[in-house]
Amino acid sequence: MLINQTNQINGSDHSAHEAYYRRVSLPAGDVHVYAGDELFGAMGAKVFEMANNNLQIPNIRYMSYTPDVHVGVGTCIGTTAVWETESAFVSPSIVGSDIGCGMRVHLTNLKAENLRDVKLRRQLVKAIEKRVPTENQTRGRFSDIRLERVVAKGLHGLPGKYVPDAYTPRQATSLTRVESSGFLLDEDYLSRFPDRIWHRAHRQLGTLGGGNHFVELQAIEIEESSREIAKQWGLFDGQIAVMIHSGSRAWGGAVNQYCGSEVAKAMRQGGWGTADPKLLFAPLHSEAGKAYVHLMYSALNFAVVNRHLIAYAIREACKETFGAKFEMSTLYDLMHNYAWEEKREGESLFVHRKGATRALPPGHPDNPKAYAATGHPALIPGSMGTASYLMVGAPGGAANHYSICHGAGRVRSRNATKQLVKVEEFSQAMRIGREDEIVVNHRSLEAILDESPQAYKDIDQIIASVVGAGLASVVAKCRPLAAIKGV
DNA sequence: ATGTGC
Repeated sequence: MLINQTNQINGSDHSAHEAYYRRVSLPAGDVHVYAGDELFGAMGAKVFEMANNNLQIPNIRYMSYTPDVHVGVGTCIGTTAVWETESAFVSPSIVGSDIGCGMRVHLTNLKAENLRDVKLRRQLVKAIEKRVPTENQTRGRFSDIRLERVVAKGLHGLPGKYVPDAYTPRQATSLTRVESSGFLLDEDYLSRFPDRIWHRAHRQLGTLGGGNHFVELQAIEIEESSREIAKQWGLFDGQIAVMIHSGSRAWGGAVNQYCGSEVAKAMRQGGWGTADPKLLFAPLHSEAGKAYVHLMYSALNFAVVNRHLIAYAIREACKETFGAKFEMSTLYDLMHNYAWEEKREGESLFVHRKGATRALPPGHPDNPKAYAATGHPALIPGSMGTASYLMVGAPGGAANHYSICHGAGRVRSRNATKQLVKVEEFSQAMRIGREDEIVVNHRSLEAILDESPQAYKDIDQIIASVVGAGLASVVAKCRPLAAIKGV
C-alpha cells in the first residue's frame, strides 16, 4: 500500500510536538497517528490496512490512532473516528466487542505502609475475591436490583443503598464523578432480547470478566509538576487507590450479536462494504443504526453499573479487613469503548472511541462540575506488574478530539505470548516470593500467562508519546501492590 | 471480551 507521511499538526505551531505525530496518507484518506518514532516504526502493515478500510466508510471526517494501537476485529484498538452527526455512520466494529469497557478509580484513606505486610495483602485479595466473582459461573446476587432499570437508566436505576450519596445534593459525588451516570434510550428496543439473556446478565452484575480486566490496589506517586491538581483531586503521596477495569460482560455481547446481523443486512441492502467483511457500519439515522445506538447505550449503562457494583463489593471487603474507619471515595469512572455525540463550537459530531480515552483539558465545558477547573481525571491502566497513570487532558488535545491512549496496548497475541513467555519470567516480573511481591489472586500464574507484561508494549513509552504530542499530562503514577484477575 | 457451538 502506498503510504505518504507528514508530521505537521493541523498546519499550526505545534513544532515541539511534531516528533510524536504523523499524518499518514492512505489511498482512502488520512489517518492521524500519535506516537514516537519507535512505537510508530513497530506498527505493522495490518494496522494501516485496517485504517484504509475504516476510511472507506462514507462521510468519515477524521480518524486517528493512539500510540498503543493494535489490530482488532474490523477496527484497531486505539481508534478515534468522527462524523458530522447529520450525515454520520455508526460502526459496531469501531465501538468494539466490549461496549462500555472502561476504568474506575477510588481513593482510600489507607497508606502504602498499611499494606507493607505481604500476608495482609493476601488476606485482602481473598476478601475481595470472595465478593467480586472472578469466574464465569456465578450465582444470582443483588436480588434487590432490577436489571431492566439498570440497562435503561444506569446508576439512576439502582436502589438507593448502592448509591448512598446520590440523593443528598450537597455530597452527590458518586454520580457527578462518573463520565455519564445514565444514558437515555428508548426502552422499547430492550424487548428484543429473550429471557435467557436477561437472566444471564443479571447473574453477571458486579462480576469482573476475563482477559485484561482486573482490580488492582495501587500506591500513588504524585508527579511534581502536577501537585496542585493532585491536591484538588484529593490525592496524596503513598495513598492507596483501587483501580477497576471491566465492561458490559455478556449484555454487551448480546447487543453486538443482535445488532451485528441487522447492520450487516442494512449494508447488503445499501450496497456498502469494504475489503473486510468484519467491518460493520450503517447510517446513524437508519433503522439498524438507531437500534444499535439505543442498545449500545443500554450496554454503557450496564458497564457503568457493573464497575459500580464491583466497587461496592470491594468497599465491603476492605471494611471487613480494616474496620469501620476505612473510607473510599470515587475519583472517576471513564469508558474507552463507545460512540456518542459531542458538541464542538456549535457543531454536532458523532465520535467513536475504541480503546481510546477522552481526556478534557481544564476549563472545557464538557467536564463534569467537580472537575470543571482542573479537567477530569483520565484513567490509564498499565499491564500487570507495571504502573498505571492518572492523567489530565491538555489544550493541545483538541487536535485529536481529546482522545488519548487507553493502556499499554497488546504487542503480541494471547497464543504467541503463551508460547514465548515462561511462567518463571512472569513470576519474576510480579516479584513472587519477595516481601514486595505484587500479590495475585491466582494460585498459578499459568492461567493468566497471556496477561504477562511481556504481552504488552512499554506503558512508559506510550505515556511519553501522549505527553510529547501535547495531548495530556501525568498527574500521578500508580504502582501495583495487589491484583485480582478473572479468567 | 464473550457465549456458543464444534
